[in-house]
Parts: sequence; structure tokens; C-alpha cells
Amino acid sequence: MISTKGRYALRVMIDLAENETDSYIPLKDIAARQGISKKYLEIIVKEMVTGGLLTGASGKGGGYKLCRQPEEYNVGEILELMEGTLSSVACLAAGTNDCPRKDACQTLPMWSEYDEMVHNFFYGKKLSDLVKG
Amino acid sequence: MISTKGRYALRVMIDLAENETDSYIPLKDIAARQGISKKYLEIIVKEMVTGGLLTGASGKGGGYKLCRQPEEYNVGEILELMEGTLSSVACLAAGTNDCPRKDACQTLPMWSEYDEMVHNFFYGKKLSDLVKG
DNA sequence: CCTTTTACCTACTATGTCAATAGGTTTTTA
DNA sequence: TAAAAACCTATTGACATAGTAGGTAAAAGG
Repeated sequence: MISTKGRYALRVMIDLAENETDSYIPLKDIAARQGISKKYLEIIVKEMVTGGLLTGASGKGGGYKLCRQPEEYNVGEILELMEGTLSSVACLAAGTNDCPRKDACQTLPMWSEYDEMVHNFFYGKKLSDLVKG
Repeated sequence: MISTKGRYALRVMIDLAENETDSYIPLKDIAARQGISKKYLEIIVKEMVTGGLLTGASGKGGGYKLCRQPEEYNVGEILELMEGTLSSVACLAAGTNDCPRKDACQTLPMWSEYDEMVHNFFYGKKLSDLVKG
């Protein structure tokens, strides 16, 4: 299940896309509009900056803004950054040691097929697809 | 992510389908073949009996067996029984109180579309599709 | 009847993740 | 120099995961 981190990150992205200006938008405003704890969002947004989704600026007049156009983001990269992986089973998550039953596993092909479907779904959706207007 | 409960349950079902006889198959045998702790499988298999996937018989000569033909099971019902829900987000899981942001939520349509895709995928796969031979 | 084999049952536990909260420090602009 | 903002470290309560431990009941075979 997609956790609040992934879902909130997506909402932050949408919020920034919809309220796009040249200047930075303070987290306080985003938190208020979205009804999410600002303190919790700090953790999330920090990862988004590190992950290259946003740029932040300290000090008065600071805040966050997108560093690309909304159509240049896809939902998959946002979710994958926050969730760590989109894989359905531990056996397929990146960095997992190969399962010793891999070759004989009767279910692995299904999980692979599933993961591919999920990947295509989320990587095929752009941020701009979620923004209204 | 699908937990061991769901994955192990599926493997038990496949194991029973492949080793199908008229008689019951002891859990000890399944655990040995699958390389899974018998004690842990007890918990899982118990839920499967309660959920109507298997029948169990105590005593000598007892064990477990399928109560339908392999083509009469689908993967979705097995996973949903063990995982509780296949929903991608809490907002869509059965029994969840409606989210107050439901009507304005920009992401809900995408989650719904995703859930439908996932449902169709797993409910479209039969247990017999996973059994070799 | 008695032993073996099996399911069935209750309880416990270590570990980790989730979803935050708390309180402070640094940076920048007006 | 004061305000506003990001940035940083630490902590917490609740819950889920993935088991383990040790026993009781039931059924069949001899």
C-alpha cells in the first residue's frame, strides 16, 4: 500500500504545479492548503529536494518550487523516490539478494508481470495529468 | 507490498494443486517441500480454512486439501483473504471512512483507476494458471 | 484401549515501519 | 537587526510483520 509519504509528496507536487510562480512557495502555505502537518511535510520535502524533484531556498521569501515543468515529471519517479520501491514482493525489490528458489518459483513470473504493469502505469502518468485547468 | 502471508498462502495452494490426491496432505510435507516454517504455516493455513479455501482434517491420515478444482480459484481471492485488502491507498480500502477531501482530491481518480487495474489482474488469474504441467 | 499422527489453539516476542511531534540552528531578505 | 523561512537531530506511540513456544483435541491404526 502506498504510504502517506508517497501520497503527500504527490499532493505537494500538484500544489506547487497549480500555484506556480517565479518565486518560492513557503511550506507553511502548502501545509495549510493541503491540511497536512507542516512538521511532517518538512521530512517529506527534504527527501524531495535531495531526490532532485524540488529546489528549496532558506530565509525570508524562501520556500520551495518545482525544478522542471509539470509535464517533465512522471508519477512513478515521485512515488518510487518516497516509497523506496514500487515492487510488489521483496524478491523483486532492487538490492535484494537473489532468492534461492528463483529458478523453480512458480509465482515469480506472475510477480514480474505485475511489477511491469505497475511500473508502466505510474511511469506513464505525468504530473501535468493530475493538475486541473 | 505483498507480505509473506499472501505469498506463502499462494505457494500452499499451488503445492496442494500439484500434489492433488483424494486424501489429505499433512502440513509437515508442504512445509518441507516449500522450505517454510511449519509453525508459521499453521497460522496461515488456519485462516485459509476459515476463509473457505481449504478443508482440514485432524488425526492420523489428516492434513489439508483443496475444496474446489484449481481452475475454480483465482489469485485475487487468495491474496485478498490473506492481505485484508488489495487497495493501493487507505482512502479506498473497504471499511474506511470517507475522506473529507474526497470530492476535491486530485489524486483519487488515479488511485481508483490503479485499484481497478490491480483487481482485474489478480482476479483474472486462476490458480490453475500457476500450476505447471 | 493405546499410541501415533495430525490439526487446532493461545500466547508471546523481537524487529521494524509509519506517522508524526518537539525543539532547536542556520540562512536570507527587508 | 528582526522576521521568516528552510534545515537539522532526536524522540515517540502505535501497529504490523514474521515468526516461536508449548500445549490440547481429534482421529486412525494396531
